[in-house]
Amino acid sequence: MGRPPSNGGPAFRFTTTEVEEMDTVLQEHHNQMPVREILVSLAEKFSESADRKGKIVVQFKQVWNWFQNRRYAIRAKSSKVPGKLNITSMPRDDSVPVRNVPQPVAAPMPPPMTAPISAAMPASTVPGAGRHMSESYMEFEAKSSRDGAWYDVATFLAHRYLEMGDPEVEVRFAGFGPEEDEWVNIRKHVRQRSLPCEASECVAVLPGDLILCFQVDIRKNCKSMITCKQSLRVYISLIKPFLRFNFLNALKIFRKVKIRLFTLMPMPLMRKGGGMMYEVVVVDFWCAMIMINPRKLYL
DNA sequence: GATTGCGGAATCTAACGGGA
DNA sequence: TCCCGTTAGATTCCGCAATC
Repeated sequence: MGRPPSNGGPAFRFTTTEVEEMDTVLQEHHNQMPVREILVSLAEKFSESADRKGKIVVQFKQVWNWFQNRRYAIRAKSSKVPGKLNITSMPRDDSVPVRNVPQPVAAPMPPPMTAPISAAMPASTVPGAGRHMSESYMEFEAKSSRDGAWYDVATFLAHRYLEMGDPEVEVRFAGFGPEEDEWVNIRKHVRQRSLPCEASECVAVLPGDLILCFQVDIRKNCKSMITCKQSLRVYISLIKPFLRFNFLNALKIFRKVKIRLFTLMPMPLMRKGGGMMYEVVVVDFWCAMIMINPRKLYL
C-alpha cells in the first residue's frame, strides 16, 4: 500500500487494471508525460469505474503522481548495468550457482559488432516475440556447452560468423563472471527465456515445456494447497536438462524446502503426462533449485 | 522431523518536497 | 511542468523458536 495522504485520508492504491491502462498510455507516449487532458480523462474514467463509482474519486494529481513515479522507476531501472543481479534479502547457498531463475536483466540480441552491448532490444523488434512479451525487452537464455544446461543470459558480448555452420555469440551468463563466458550457436543454443504462466495454465503444460509461474506465500494461502487452481502463484520451472550444480547440494536444499515442494506442486501439472516426466526442477524463492522424480511424491 | 506463530527486515508504492 | 529523490504505511518474506 502506498503512502496515505497527509490529510489523514485512507491509503490509496491503483487497481491492476488501472495500472495496466496507465502503463499502456505511458508506452504509447514513449515514456513521456501525457498531456494534462489525458491524465484528467484517466482520473475521471477510473472514478467512474464499477469498483470506484460512489466510493473513491481518483484525482488528477494521483494519476499525475503515478506517471511521475513510474517514469522515474523505469529510468532508474534501465540505468542499471545489464546483467547485474538483483540483490535481495533472501539467503542463498553460495555454493549453488543460481541460473534459470528469473532475474531482472534484459539481454539484447547482438547486431553485428565486436564490442559488448549495453542497450536492450525492444520486444517489438524481435521476430517471434509472443505472449507475455509486452514488456519492453526480450530476455534470453543460452545453452552451456560445458554441461548442456540452459542459463540466463546477462549480456551478449560479441558475435562471429564461421565459415561452416551457424553464427555464434559470446554470452555472459547472469550471475557469472568472464571466466564463464562461452561462445554458443545462435540457432541451436539461444532461445527466449521461459514464459511466465498463470497457475491456471499449468494444465496445458507438457513434459519438457519450460514454464515459469509465480511465487506463493505458503503460510497465508496454501495450507491445504492441492489443486492447481488453489496454487495461484507458484514458482515452478519444468525443464529437462540437468542444471549446473551437484546433486548433493540439491538434496541439501531439498531437505530445507521439501515441505514447500509438496504444497507447491500443482496436481494437474504433476499428473499431466503421468510417468512420462523424467525430472522436474522446482525453482523456489529465487535460490533453491531442486531436481526430483515427481513419481516419488506419490509414494 | 514437521508444523506453526511471531518479530523484524526488506520491498513496494503512493504521496510529497525542493530545485530547475 | 518536470526531475530527482525522500518519506512512510502496507505488504511480503524469512529466520527462528516453540510446539506437536
